[in-house]
Amino acid sequence: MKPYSAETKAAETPSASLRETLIEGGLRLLAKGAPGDLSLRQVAAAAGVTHAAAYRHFEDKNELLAAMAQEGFRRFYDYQMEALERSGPAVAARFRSLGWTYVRFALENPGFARIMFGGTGLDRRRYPGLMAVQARSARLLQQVIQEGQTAGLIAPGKLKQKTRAAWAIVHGMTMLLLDGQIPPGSSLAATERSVTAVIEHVVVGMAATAS
Amino acid sequence: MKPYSAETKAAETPSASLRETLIEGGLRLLAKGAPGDLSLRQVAAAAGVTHAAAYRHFEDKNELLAAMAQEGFRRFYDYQMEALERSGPAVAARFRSLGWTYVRFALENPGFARIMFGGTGLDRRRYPGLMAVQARSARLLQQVIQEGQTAGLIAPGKLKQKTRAAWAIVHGMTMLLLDGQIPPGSSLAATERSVTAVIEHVVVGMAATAS
DNA sequence: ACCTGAACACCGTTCAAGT
DNA sequence: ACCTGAACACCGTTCAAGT
Repeated sequence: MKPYSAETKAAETPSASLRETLIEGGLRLLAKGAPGDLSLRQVAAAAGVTHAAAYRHFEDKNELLAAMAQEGFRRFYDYQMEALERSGPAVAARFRSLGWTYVRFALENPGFARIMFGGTGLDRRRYPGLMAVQARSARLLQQVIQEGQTAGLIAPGKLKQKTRAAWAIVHGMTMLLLDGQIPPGSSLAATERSVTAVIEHVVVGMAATAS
Repeated sequence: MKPYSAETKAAETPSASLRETLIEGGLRLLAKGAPGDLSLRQVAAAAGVTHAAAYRHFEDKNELLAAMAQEGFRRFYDYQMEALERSGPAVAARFRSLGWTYVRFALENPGFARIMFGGTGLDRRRYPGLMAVQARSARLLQQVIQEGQTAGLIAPGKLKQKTRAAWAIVHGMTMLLLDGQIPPGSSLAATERSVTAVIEHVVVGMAATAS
């Protein structure tokens, strides 16, 4: 049997190791479909190899998903940096921009967002590399809040708790939108207005909360 | 073959229809394991019937999950009502209590929470019964916020947006805790303090936000 | 009307065997 | 060292057949 002979051409980067090919192929499949429908066998077939070959590079399917999520956070970090550059030095604008970037990234890459931001039952504690890139993104948010404190726009103290509150509301909005529990706006701009209006409650809350 | 003869005794409610037996059996299995590991075949076996029998009562597995989630919201509503009764008439206390109930229910029933609150990829729009019981729970939150507006503790107007902000932050905290992205407190009481402190940011934000 | 038995097209994971 | 072929133990879904 030559089950994959027709797909062999799909592996267009023979120089890259199979590991990278599987990750990138997985991301391409994830872009067009829910992560629940993504199978290791499909990913292997798209890479032009037998499914058993994947086990030379990943301990199991979850490790492949974790590697994909890790690559996702690398791209997300670029989103965040770009957003911060575009929004200028004003702290409130930087904060809103960071929050909206979280939501926008998820809406533009739903499958991606599911494996990165949660809900797939992936135990992140088992993947230090994934936790590291996620922590790097989280640190950006914490820094902006700290800037707000330095500028006197946000009450001092309890930085971790404030970061958590900001994260929670943005994460919550994101998941509810991804799930269709909150309907998206009639346009991306409308969704942005709606989301930033919700985020604003936490901005005001952080400004007023006594330390 | 008599593959289920040993388990037949597990269906201890022969008077109830198989539909109810499957739902309750599914909930019992869900209590001890992630929803991703829950199979229709297991549920059928626990009920003492062949897996094909389930298709007489549900169009597919998702419809069974939706029915389970619907039953979950019925129980959650009781949690909410009890919480409101315990917290007395003060609006701020009622609000905090409602938020903490959402989180506590999820921590006590993680599998339950996943199929109810989202992340399993279940398309709720296909299940009006599920949407109805969920809307009933959401209305409780909206009513408390409205009480706050009447009492002058929350800025008037934009009730829907304020409800959404409160929902988002509580939902976000819940999902992050369920996912292990935010570590739980050293005790349930510690988690409650941490969660209510985060929720407080939105309380303050809603009080100050101009309508 | 309701359930069984058997089949179909998939899964993730393992492992001896090839090169 | 890396991949294949084949097997194992599962899935969800369908359908003719039984009662």
